[in-house]
Amino acid sequence: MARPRKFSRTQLQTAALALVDRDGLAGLSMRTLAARLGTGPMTLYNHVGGRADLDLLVVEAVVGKADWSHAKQADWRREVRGIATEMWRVVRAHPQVIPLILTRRSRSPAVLGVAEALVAARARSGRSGRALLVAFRAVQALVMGFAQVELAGPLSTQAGESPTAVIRRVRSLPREQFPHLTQIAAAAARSRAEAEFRRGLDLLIAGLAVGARVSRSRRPARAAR
Amino acid sequence: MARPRKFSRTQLQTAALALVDRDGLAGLSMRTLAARLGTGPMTLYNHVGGRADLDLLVVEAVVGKADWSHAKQADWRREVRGIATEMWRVVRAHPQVIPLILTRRSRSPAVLGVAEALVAARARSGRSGRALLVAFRAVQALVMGFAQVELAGPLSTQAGESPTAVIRRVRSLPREQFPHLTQIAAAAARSRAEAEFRRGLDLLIAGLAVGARVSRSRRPARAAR
DNA sequence: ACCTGAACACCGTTCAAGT
DNA sequence: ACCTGAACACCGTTCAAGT
Repeated sequence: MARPRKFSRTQLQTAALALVDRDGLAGLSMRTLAARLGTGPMTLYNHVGGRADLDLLVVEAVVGKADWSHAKQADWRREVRGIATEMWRVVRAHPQVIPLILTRRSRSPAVLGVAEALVAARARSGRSGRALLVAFRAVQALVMGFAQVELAGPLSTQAGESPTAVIRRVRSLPREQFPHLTQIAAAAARSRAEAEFRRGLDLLIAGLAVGARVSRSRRPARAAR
Repeated sequence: MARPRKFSRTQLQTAALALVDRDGLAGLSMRTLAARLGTGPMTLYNHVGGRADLDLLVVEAVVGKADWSHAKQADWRREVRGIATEMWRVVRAHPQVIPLILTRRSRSPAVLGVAEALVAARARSGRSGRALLVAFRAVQALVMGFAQVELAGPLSTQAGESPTAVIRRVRSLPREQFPHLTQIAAAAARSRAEAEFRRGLDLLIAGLAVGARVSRSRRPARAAR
């Protein structure tokens, strides 16, 4: 390290995230990032491995904002809820990045840190091994799944669509074919994303508390062909 | 419709899905699909709106394979479980497509159909309106979330990585910093994805059965800044 | 109405050359 | 060791022209 590198990691992250927040994922490329940093595209290869690294950089910039230090609680249910809610809050703060968070593997300390906190909280209820693993996966899945469903689910708003437009669209579906979807469309238009998430999370936490005592059939819904 | 179109929708779907299954998402482009169909890129614009439509075509080809006609059960719990498992099974059958399914909005009858079936099953437990909406969202989120966590979660395998390599990697993390993660690594290496999913789903269904009776704080984990 | 090739404005990355 | 420009092989799409 004779010379200091031209750009720091945080410099790259800030610039990249700013591009995505402003122009969307399509607005981030080797070339646009280089331009924003006032250099040529090839210079970036001294700092990142390639295009894929750019995505990871952005993901970690977002997840790194999670702060669960204040989530510590006597009741493990409250603590799991606090950490999960913080994860979800941070993810939603940069909606344009959600597709990247959903699909890019990251091994950054930030990502591992949230995971560890979540498992630790759940472990305090006395679970370990397999039960702990499943509980961890389920909470993680629910958090990311709610982000996904809001992003691309069947009841989600299209780009630039208003919530009232959603209800109109879903209600215009053939009622005999989708009787229940049209029925909950009204509820969907009224409800707010955060409230829905918190209630959904509470459902899962209630299940965690009782354990999986529901009768369980070992066979899939239909035979695997 | 003087002349029949050169390619049918299913023809396009089959060709596109075959490309993705073989070469991954990077292998699908206007140009490669055109080449596979033995024509020039511009010809495709007579059949699809543009590149984004190609992704939707592939998503719908996969989701369209879901068949929940045999999931009908007297017990609504079993029925919800059956439909959710079928969704998850279909999604996992084409792993390369998962990022698309997670991020692309689709209004196809196939996607809406599964949603309707899920809500219908849950409605049989007597819920409606908001409670029904939340239950629907939670199940949908859990299914997609499990696919996501398997694809890109902190305990998931890298491309071409063996399950035993995962345990080695996670175990090599600093134990004082990630005590619980290193602890569940062993369980993660042993367990199979389907079993994990089914157990996670059962946790949520148990929560659905009792309803959300857990005490609920209205405030987020920390004050929104 | 449907088909199609040439051309344009992008993109990531290899290669070779600079200090 | 780090920086960088030219060049290459892609990409989606506009435009204009065919039938």
